[in-house]
Amino acid sequence: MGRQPCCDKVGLKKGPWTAEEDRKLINFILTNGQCCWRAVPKLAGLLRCGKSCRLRWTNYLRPDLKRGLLSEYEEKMVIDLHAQLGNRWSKIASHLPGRTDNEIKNHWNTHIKKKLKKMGIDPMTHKPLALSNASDQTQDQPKQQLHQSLEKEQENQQPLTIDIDNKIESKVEEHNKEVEKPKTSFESPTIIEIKEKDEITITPLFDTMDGFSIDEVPMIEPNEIIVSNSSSSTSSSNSTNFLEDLHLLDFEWPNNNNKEECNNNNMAFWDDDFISSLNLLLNDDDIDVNNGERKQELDAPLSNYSRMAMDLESWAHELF
DNA sequence: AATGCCCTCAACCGCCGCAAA
DNA sequence: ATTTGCGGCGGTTGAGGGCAT
Repeated sequence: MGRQPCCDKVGLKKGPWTAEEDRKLINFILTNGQCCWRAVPKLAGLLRCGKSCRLRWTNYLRPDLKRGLLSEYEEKMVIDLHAQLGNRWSKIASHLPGRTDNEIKNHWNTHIKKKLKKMGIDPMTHKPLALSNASDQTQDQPKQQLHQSLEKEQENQQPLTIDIDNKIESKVEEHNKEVEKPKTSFESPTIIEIKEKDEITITPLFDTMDGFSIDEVPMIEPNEIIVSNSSSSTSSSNSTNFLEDLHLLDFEWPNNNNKEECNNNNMAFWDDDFISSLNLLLNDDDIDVNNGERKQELDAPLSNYSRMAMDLESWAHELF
């Protein structure tokens, strides 16, 4: 009856991941692709449960993650989406390319909540706090806008229901159908506005960039993870140099002194530094870089592999 | 310089829905 | 039909770093 247990919990390591563990996990996924987390720890030589490996990869190691603080725009997006969706962090994250639910959840709890409270807005209900408190607040523009929308919401006397989510999703689908773009599994990030009870407008967030939806990230095959061998590491900086701890020789890690400079959009999905970093990982002693296929990929010019393909369809579309 | 408090965020925990056996 | 594991999700925790005193 049932499946085999995913892992023997006895003797499994917990707590922060070491650089060595990160390297093992990255090596394994780049070699074997992303599938069957249950088998990953054993095959990768890790004393972790599959769940822990999955979380580490999806929340921290995935190369398509945008790192650093959320931009103002992303923050506003999170607030808007939270107003409609509540604490459905994964749904919210699916509209923010390169961001994880965990990251958004943390940012909400540590930054946005405080900001909203300062503005006299209840972060949970998105409605004004007690009027006495609200009257003390400065009347800045964002607050007025938020209050206006909240008043509108109150006028309608229609509390948001689960149904709203379905409407949003159907609207998003409609929107995606209308937008002419290469067929990929990615979805454009959008701004969702609920003007009237039944009127939801979807506005593309990033018209010029390819969309991305974490919810839709398929299992990744090894050949879908393209790592450039470019030596043209630029001075652009990643905001969190977790790979710095991997003790790679002869590699000057980007300076991370100015966190603001590294913030959000400065770190492209396919930042040269990051790609170079992964490449260096692959060239580590315990990796067989003589493997024919991978060598071929590694030796290709960066311009040919400027992005990581997240599914076969888009991968083929982008490259050929 | 030392101490304590606060903040951030990576990681864990527990639950749920789905699907495999 | 039932049991059980997997993957995903949201809530919570606690280590570590930053800051104030």
